[in-house]
Formats: sequence, C-alpha cells, structure tokens
Amino acid sequence: MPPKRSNTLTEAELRLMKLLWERGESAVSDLVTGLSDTTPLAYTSVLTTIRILEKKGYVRHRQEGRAFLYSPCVAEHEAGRSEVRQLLQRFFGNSRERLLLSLLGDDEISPEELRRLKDAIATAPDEEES
Amino acid sequence: MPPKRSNTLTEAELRLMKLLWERGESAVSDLVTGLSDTTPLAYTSVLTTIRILEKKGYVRHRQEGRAFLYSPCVAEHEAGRSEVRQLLQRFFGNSRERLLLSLLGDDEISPEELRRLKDAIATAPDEEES
DNA sequence: GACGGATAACTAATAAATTAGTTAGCACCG
DNA sequence: CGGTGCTAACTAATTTATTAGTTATCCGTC
Repeated sequence: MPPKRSNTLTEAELRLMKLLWERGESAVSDLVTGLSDTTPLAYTSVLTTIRILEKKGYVRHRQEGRAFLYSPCVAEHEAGRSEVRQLLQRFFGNSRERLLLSLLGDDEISPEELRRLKDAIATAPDEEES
Repeated sequence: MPPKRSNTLTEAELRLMKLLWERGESAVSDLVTGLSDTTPLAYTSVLTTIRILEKKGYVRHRQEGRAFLYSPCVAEHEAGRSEVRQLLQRFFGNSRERLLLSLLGDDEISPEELRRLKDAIATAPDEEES
C-alpha cells in the first residue's frame, strides 16, 4: 500500500497558500510572479499545485473574464490548527498538555521567552472565568 | 525537482519508532509481531523501513548471533520536539507564542482542559525563578 | 472572420514513501 | 556434511509530490 495523499499541506502547497493568504484572491500569473524571487516556478507548475489545493478544499476559484481567480477558503490560523491537531495525534497521544510541556521544555528556549509565554497563557484566553 | 527526503518521520516510520520506544532494543521479527494486531506487515516491509530509519539516524543496530537488534538512538520526546520545531517553522514563523495561542484557542477545547493547561504552564516549568 | 496570445487541461518525468517478493548467506540440526 | 530455516540485501511495483512541457480553448485584435 503506497502512501495516502496527505490531508495536510505539503511544502509546495504551503508556499502557495502563504502567498494566497497574503495577497487574497489572485490569478495564477500573479502567484507565479509572487514566487519569482524566492522560488521561481513555471506557470504550469503553479497551476498543477493549485488544482491539487482545490481538490483538497483549501482554495476555490471563480472565472473573471478569461482568467481564473483563486482564493483561499481555509484561513491561515485554521490551517495551522489542523497541523497542530495532526501533530497532537501523531506524537502526543492527543494530549495538548504534553505538547505544551514539550514546547516549554525545549532547551533552546530562553528564560525571557519562557516568561513571555507564561504571560501569554495567563492573560490571553479567558472564556470560562467569569 | 521532486520532493526531498523528509527529515522528520513519515507515518510508517513513526509506527515503527513508537514500537521501538515502547519495547526498546528489538529484532525485526519482534517488530513484525508487535505490529500484527494493528498493521500487519511483511517482514521485508518492516526491514525496509527500519533501514531507512537507520539512514536517517533514528535507530542503530548491533549484531547478536544471527539477528540484528535495532534500538532507537533518538528519544521519543526529542523526536516530538523536532516535529514541533518543524511545525513552528512552517506555520508559526518560529513563534512559540503563536503556536501556544493556537493551541489554546482551539474551539474543540473544553474550559476544563483549558484550566488544566493553565495550571500546567503555571507550575511545571521553573528553571529561572529562583 | 482568421490570427495571436494567454490560459486551463492533460500528459510526462523524476524522486520519495510504502509495501512486498526474491536472492543469498549463515547458523544449527540431524 | 548437506539440508532447513531465518535473516539481511537487493529489486520491484504502486502511489504521492513536485516540476514542467504540450495541447486545446477562448478571447480580443486586425
């Protein structure tokens, strides 16, 4: 049994999505020029990838004259959340707590950043404490 | 340019690593039987994957009589941390804070779990506050 | 109304990922 | 001392991922 198509975003797909999130609705040619500095790609390469993204449900298109305009139909934070869920499932037994501890226990983290994170979690998300 | 070999663990590789982390040093045949309930695989399939894992530096082997014994040389928490770093880089601009907020802002999270997480971050990781 | 240019669809080529078969070496047993 | 069986190495087949070329279609222009 060969690998199943990933439900999440591959590298090439993520590159394109980032551009789409940044620019909003775009024609393929706009995406090509947007990639030209970092990752020069042929028009057809971009087209192929974006059609896969459409099949995966990450973008949709509408016709505008002769060109197709593509726009993301999954928000960036939603895509990130999906990746987090996948990571939780794959590596942390779906325990957000274990992921959290891994995040905080990283040796490369500075004490200063650790405090910032503590502040963030202490202040930001309040939905239950009336 | 086709996809580069992933530095992280693929599904089949992760399945094997989880078994190795659980059982410690194991012969290939042990791994095969260990997988037989959930993911029945041929001996050669397991062997192929474990040799890839060795090439990636996740396991090493030593000879014991006629069999090779494989053992993980990357700890589970270290592998998880690598995945977290990759996720940070791909989706959160290397900002642990943004990942943290995504983790906490998930709609599927219950208020109860949120409090548990807050407790965890408040109490567990103290390395700087003397 | 035919031509030219751009664009979408289809096809192709390469490498990785996954699974498995075949071969060949080596130990152990009779 | 020759077979039996297990094991590692090599080969193979299939699908995804990535990149790109070719074809066909559609639009406006002359």
